[in-house]
Amino acid sequence: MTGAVGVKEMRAQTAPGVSYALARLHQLVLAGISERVGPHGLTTLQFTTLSILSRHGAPLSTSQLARRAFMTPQSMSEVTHALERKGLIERNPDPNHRRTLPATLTTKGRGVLAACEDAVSEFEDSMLEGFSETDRAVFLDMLKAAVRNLGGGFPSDETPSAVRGT
Amino acid sequence: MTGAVGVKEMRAQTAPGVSYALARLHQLVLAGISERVGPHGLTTLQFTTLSILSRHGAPLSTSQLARRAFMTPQSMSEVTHALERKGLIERNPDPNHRRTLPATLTTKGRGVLAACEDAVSEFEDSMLEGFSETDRAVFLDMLKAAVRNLGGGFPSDETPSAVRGT
DNA sequence: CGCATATCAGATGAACTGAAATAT
DNA sequence: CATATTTCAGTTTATCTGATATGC
Repeated sequence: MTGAVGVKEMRAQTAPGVSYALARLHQLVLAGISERVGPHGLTTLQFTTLSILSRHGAPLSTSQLARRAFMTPQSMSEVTHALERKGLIERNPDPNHRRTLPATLTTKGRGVLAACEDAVSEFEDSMLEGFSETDRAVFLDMLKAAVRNLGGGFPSDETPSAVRGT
Repeated sequence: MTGAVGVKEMRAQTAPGVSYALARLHQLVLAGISERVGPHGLTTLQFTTLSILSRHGAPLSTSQLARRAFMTPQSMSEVTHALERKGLIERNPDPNHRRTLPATLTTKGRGVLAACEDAVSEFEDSMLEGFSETDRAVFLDMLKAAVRNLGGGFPSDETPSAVRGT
């Protein structure tokens, strides 16, 4: 795998590499989403957090949300407190675990999230203009494949126990 | 453009969206590159800056580098000063413009950059394991297409004058 | 007891905005 | 004079690490 470099090196010097293009796209996507959800009073991270919560379908504690957003509980704590202040989520004591405070979407939160998802969906459509349905699927599959190749994963189901990355 | 939403909404709730996968991949790529270039004494941004300089082939001022890295001259200034301190670039007065200080790669800088590029190239190979040459090309093309759809671009040639984004 | 959660507190870094001097 | 570059200075924001209390 490490041998036979040559043509690739030449190309790497000529064109922007995958990582560079990826970074540039990510930058534009962040800005775009921020622009779309900002008017609804959300930051990109707050929007992502609401999405995670909604997608999971059941209440999630701050620590659980932090794992799914790949950050520390302390950082996520600021997000959940902000969302709580805005009345978009509620954190009620869990009858089983008296220590945890699982967050649930409020009706208002569901509304704001829906509006944001529409706006972001529009944004993604504009980003993927000219992509066929197949292209979109291929693109997403490639992104996911690259993530898996790097040992990452999407804790959509609850990551087993391999996220404590180096 | 705003009508006929339905199937897409359902899918958006089921699977991670393109933006989410992209963000996750970007996070892993940043960490990966950082891991590879760190041992050579560089941050990801410093590595990127050296790459830009090398790819351009000719000296670039801090302001020019800033535009190509999509940041303010003030921020890039820290990077160029750091690189200068490490002896990886030199900034000599331009005989034509007495105000600018174009940066050039030193021999040492070229060496460090080459080593980092090898390491990063390996990293990208591992990221794209299982991708055929065609797949790689398609993936890169899609990333670039998405960037263009969002009005972005790669100032490889010198952005005309449309970067002062909102 | 060992582990997870929540939260308080402080540290840090990486970007930004503003303003001034210099040069074309 | 208008524009561009460099640099100084201050600030903001978003993370992190550390430490403590509580609960399973």
